[in-house]
Amino acid sequence: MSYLATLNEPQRQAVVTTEGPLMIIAGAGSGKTRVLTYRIAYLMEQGIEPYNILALTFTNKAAKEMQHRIEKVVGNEARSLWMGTFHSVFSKILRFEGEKLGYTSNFTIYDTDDSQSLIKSIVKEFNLDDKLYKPSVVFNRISGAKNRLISWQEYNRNPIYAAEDREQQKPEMGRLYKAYAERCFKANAMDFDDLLFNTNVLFRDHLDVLNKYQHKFRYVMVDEFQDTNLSQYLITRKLAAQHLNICVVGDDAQSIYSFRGADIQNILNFEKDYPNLNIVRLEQNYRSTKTIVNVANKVIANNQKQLRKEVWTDNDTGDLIELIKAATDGDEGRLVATSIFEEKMRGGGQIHNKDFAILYRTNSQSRSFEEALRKLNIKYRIVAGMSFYQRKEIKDLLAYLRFTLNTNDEESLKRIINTPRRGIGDSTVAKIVITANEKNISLWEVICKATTYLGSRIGKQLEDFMLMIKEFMVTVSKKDAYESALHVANKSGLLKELFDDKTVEGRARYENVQELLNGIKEFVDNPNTEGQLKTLPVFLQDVALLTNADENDGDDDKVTLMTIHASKGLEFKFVYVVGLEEDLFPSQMMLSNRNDLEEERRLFYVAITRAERKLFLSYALQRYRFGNLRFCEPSRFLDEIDSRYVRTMKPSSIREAISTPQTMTNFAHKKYGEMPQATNATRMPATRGNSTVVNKVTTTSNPTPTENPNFVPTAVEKLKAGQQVLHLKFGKGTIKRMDLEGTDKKAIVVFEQHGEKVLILSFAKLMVLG
DNA sequence: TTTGCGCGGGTTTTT
DNA sequence: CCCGCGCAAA
Repeated sequence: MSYLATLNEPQRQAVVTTEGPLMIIAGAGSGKTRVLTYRIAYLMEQGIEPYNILALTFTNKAAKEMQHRIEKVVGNEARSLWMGTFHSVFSKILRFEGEKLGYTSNFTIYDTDDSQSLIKSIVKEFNLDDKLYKPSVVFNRISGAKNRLISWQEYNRNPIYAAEDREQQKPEMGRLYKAYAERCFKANAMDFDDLLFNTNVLFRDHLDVLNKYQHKFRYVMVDEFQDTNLSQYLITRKLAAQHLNICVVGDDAQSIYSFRGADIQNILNFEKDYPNLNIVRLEQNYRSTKTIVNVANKVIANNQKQLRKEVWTDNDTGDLIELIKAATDGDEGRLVATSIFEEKMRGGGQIHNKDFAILYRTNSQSRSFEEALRKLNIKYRIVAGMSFYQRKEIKDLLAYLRFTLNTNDEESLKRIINTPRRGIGDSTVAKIVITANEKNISLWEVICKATTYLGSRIGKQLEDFMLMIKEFMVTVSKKDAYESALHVANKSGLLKELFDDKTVEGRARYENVQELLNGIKEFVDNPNTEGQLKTLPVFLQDVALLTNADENDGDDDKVTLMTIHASKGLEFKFVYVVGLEEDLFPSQMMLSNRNDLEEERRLFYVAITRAERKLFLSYALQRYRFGNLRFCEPSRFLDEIDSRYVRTMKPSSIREAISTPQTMTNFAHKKYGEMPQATNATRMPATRGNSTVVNKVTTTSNPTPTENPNFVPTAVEKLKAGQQVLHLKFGKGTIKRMDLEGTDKKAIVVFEQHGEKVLILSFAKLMVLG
C-alpha cells in the first residue's frame, strides 16, 4: 500500500472510504483516474474479489485506460474486474439474460445510422411528410423518451407527450415510437438506448435477476458521473441498493453531454438520494499552471448551476495565455501552425508534436489546420468521431455477418440485399416489406418462400441470394471468426467489387475491408483472450459499440486535432482552442436557453483545462462555412477571460500583415495585385444559388473618414458602369449582419474575382438595399 | 433496374 | 461545401 503515501489527504480519503455511498467531486486535473485506480487496487487488497467490483465509464477509451493502469498495480487479476462502458457492460448482461425479455442472445445492436434508416422507412410507410418527421428529429425524440425511461406504451398513454408533439406539429410521434420499438423488437435488435432501457426493464420485472447482480456487484463505481442520464443512473442505483457501496466520481463543471440525455441534476441531487453520503473534494490541480487554473476558474464562475468547489494549484505561474486574432479561417490555420512551429523551435528539441492539441467545436473545422500543418511539414492526426466502423464498406461487410447470425435484422438485410448489385431493386424490396408486414413474418421468411409470396418473376435473383446466405450460415457455424468473415467477404462479391474499383477511393475502401479482416484475425489470434470462444458471434457482439477513437493510434509523434468533446480526459502541454467566435463557440444552436449556454461554457472550461503549460485561444473574423462567407465576432467567452492573463500574439511575418486593418490591406495587395476596395453601400438584387451577383453599387456621399481613409473603388467603378465583375457570396445569416447601417460595426468582405478570392476590407458602413 | 444530373437543404457534440 | 433526393434517360 505504498501508493497511499503518494496521495494527498482528500485523495487518500477517497481511496480508503470503501463502505457506504461516496461522491468524489474531482476538479479538472486533480488526479481522478489515479484515485479510482488506487481505490480499486485498495479494495482488492482488502480481499474483495475482482468480479465483485463493477466500474462503469463512458468511453471505451477511459475503460481501457483504467484497466491498463489497474493492471499495472495489481497485475493480471484486474482482468476479472467488471469494467467497461455502460453500454458494453449491460449489453453483456443482456446477452445473458435477454431471453427473459424476448430477445435471443445474438441480438443485433443498431447504431444511430441503423435506427434512423429504420425510422425513415417507417415514416415512408406511414405516408408522413419526411421533412416534418426528419429521422434525426424523430430519433432524438424517441431517444430522449427512452433515456427518461418512458416506454412507447407510457408515451402513448400520457397526454403530456401528445400535447408536446402537437405543439411541435408532430402529432404522429407516438405512433412512430410504437412502430419503431416494435420493429426493433421484431428484428431482434436493440439500439443504444435500448441497452440501458431494457436493463432497467430487466431489473424491474425480474427481481431474481436484479438480486443476482446486486449480490454480485458488491462495489459499484461510476466514472464521469456528471454525464449519466436517468436511465443509467437508475441502473446504478438499483444495483447498489443492496450493499449501498456506490462510489461516483465526477465534476459538474465538466458535464458536456446533455444532448445525449445526461442530466446534471444526477450529480447535483445525489446527496438527497443518499442521506449518509460521504463527500470528498479533490481540488488540487496537478496538471496546469496557475495562470491556466485561474482563467478556467474565472470562466466557470459565470455559471449558476454548480457545486461548491475551489480548484487550486501549487504549480508555477507559467506563461500568459496567447490570443490569436486571425482575419480568415485560412489565416487562423496558418497562425496556429506557425505558432506550433515556433514553440517547437523555442523548446530546442524538448518539445514534440505530440505535446500539442488543437481543439475545436465541430469536426468540420479541422480543415484549415490540416492544410497549414501539412505545409509546414508538421505531422498530425485527427481524432474523428467514429469513422472506421461508420464507413460504408465496413458496415456492408458487418451487415452480411450480422444478418447471417440474425436473419430478423431488417436493417442489415436492406443494406446487403442489393450490395453488390444483383438485380434486386427497391421495388422488389418494397414488395417484400409489404408482404412481411401483412403476414406479420420477417423479411427473411418472405425471401425464403419468394415464389409463394411474390410470384415467380422475381424469384430467381432472390433465390440466389437466399442460397448464398444459407451457405454463409453453414460456414459461420463451422469456422472461426476470421475464416467466416473472409469467406463471406469473398463469396458475397464485396471484396471483388471493391478490388475492381481502381479509383483512389476504391483502393482505400478495399484496404479498409482488409483492415477489418485483419482486426478479426487479431481477435482470433489474440492470446490475451484465451479461453474465450473465437467465434464470429463473439466478435460481432459489440462492434457496434466500438468507435474510431478506440483504435490504437500507435505512439506516433503527431499533433492531435479533435473536438473538445473528444478531448475530455486527455491532457497536452500546449493546447490551442480555436474558432472562438460567437455562434460557432458557443454554438448558435445552444443559445436559446440558459442551460445550454452554461453547457457551452462548461465545454470551454473542459478545453482550457486540457492545457498543462500553455494555452492559446484563436478566432477568425470571417470564415467560409458551407460555402458561404460568414462574418464573425469574437466569442463572448473571450470577454470572460481576465485580461491580465492574456497577451495578444506577437506579430511575425504573416501575423504582422494581418494584425492591423491597414497592414492587412497592404498584405492582401501584395498578394493579389490590384486591390479594389469596398464601398459603403451595396445592392444585391438577384440571387443565384448561394452566390449573389452584385450588379449595382451606390456609394453614399460621405464615408466616415476614420473608418475609410483610402477609398479606391476600382471594382466599384466597374460595377457602377453596369459590369458584372464580382461575385459576392453571402450566407443567409450574413445578410442580416450586412445590414449595418446606423451601427458602428466594421465589416470585412471577401469578393471573388475571376474565380479567385480577392480580399477586400471595408471599414465603412455597409448598407444592403432591396 | 441503374446511372447521371441538377437541385435544394443543412449545417454540434457521441455511446 | 457536401449530402441525399427526385427525376429523366439508358
